[in-house]
Amino acid sequence: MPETSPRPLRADALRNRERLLEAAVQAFSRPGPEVTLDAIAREAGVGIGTLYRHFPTREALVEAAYRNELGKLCDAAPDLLDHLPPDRALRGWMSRFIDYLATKRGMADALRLVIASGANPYAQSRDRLLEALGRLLAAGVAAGTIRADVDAGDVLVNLSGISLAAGERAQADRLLDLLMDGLRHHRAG
Amino acid sequence: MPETSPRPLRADALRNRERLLEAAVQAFSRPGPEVTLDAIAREAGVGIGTLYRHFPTREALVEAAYRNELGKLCDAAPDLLDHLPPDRALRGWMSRFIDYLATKRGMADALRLVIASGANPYAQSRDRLLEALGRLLAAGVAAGTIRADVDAGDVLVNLSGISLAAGERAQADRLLDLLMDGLRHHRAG
DNA sequence: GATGGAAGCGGAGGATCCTCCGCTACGTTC
DNA sequence: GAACGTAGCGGAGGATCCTCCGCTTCCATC
Repeated sequence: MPETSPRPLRADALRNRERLLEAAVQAFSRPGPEVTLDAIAREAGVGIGTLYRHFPTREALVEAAYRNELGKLCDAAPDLLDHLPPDRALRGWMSRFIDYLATKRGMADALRLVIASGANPYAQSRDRLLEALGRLLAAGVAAGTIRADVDAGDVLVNLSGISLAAGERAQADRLLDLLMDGLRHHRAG
Repeated sequence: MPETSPRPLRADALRNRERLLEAAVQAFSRPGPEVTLDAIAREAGVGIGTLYRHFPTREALVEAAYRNELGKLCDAAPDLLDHLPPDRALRGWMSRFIDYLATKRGMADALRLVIASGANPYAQSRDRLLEALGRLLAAGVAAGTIRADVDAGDVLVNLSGISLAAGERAQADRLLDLLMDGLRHHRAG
């Protein structure tokens, strides 16, 4: 229940939150190597303490900053299913997901924690990802191409593992192919 | 060529290196949550600068500290092959590898970098891991149970990804099973 | 529109990481 | 065994992370 709101945020707090998010999105999209949280707070015109109150960890900030874009990625799943056979839709979506993580520097590390912990109250993106992936898998199962005994959460974790560990894009692709083979409905040869 | 030695280390430098390694092994095996490099240097009785000179990154220190144990793991591969069919030997070895990473707190993170970069001069453990894994895969290929078109490096990266991303041991096991299915020689059903 | 209490703010400060450079002492050469 | 060039040492210090707590500002209530 991440959405319990015992009290609506005070007006100034809400304003600061918005400013922080705006600054974070900007800072994260800049090509520069790393962003210090102090810099984001400064840019947003608030104290560092305020940043940490709203976003207790770097991951929380990253998750919130990318929630929109990540949502778009999830929305793409039904579209893919409309135009492709389920297994190819699944493969395509996973590829996009990896692409997405690769472009966002520092995102993968943050997302590891987001994805890993179901208990994380800041992980509402996780639910959306799970839903999108679950839909793709279910379509494959219905079509008889994908095994029925695989958990979407496991696949999601596997994806984040690939994005974390893979060095170059080509390697990630090979690992995705391997994963797809494992997911396929087949009998031993 | 990680083993080029333009000059044999000076006596005092060698002594310091040994002390650092000893302190690091001890510190890493203590149950405590995290170890500061400063503490290791202090315990070894050398300056922090000396630590960083010998081991420029935390990963380098971790890798060196665990090189022995990791070696034993690699040595176990031939034994497994003697007693089990190749695919089960492979599965067993991968399981042990994950176990090993799980017990060593902070090891997985360090090993990610060690495994990821083939160019890392401190990654001589990587070569041993590759050799052990390659042998297991080759045996499976020879027995006709494992596909011939999979690179050992890719599998190694996949393993480190699993250990990085998987939350609980049971999940890691499920992901290993999935990986095994991908590795098996089979025809689509 | 005054007021009290709590929500929220901000930044000083402790902890850690890592670099840099003046000093020390090793070992080589004669 | 003296002396000298340099490999190696140490730790101060700058950068970042994150916490903690005294001060400020909002807003519910009257």
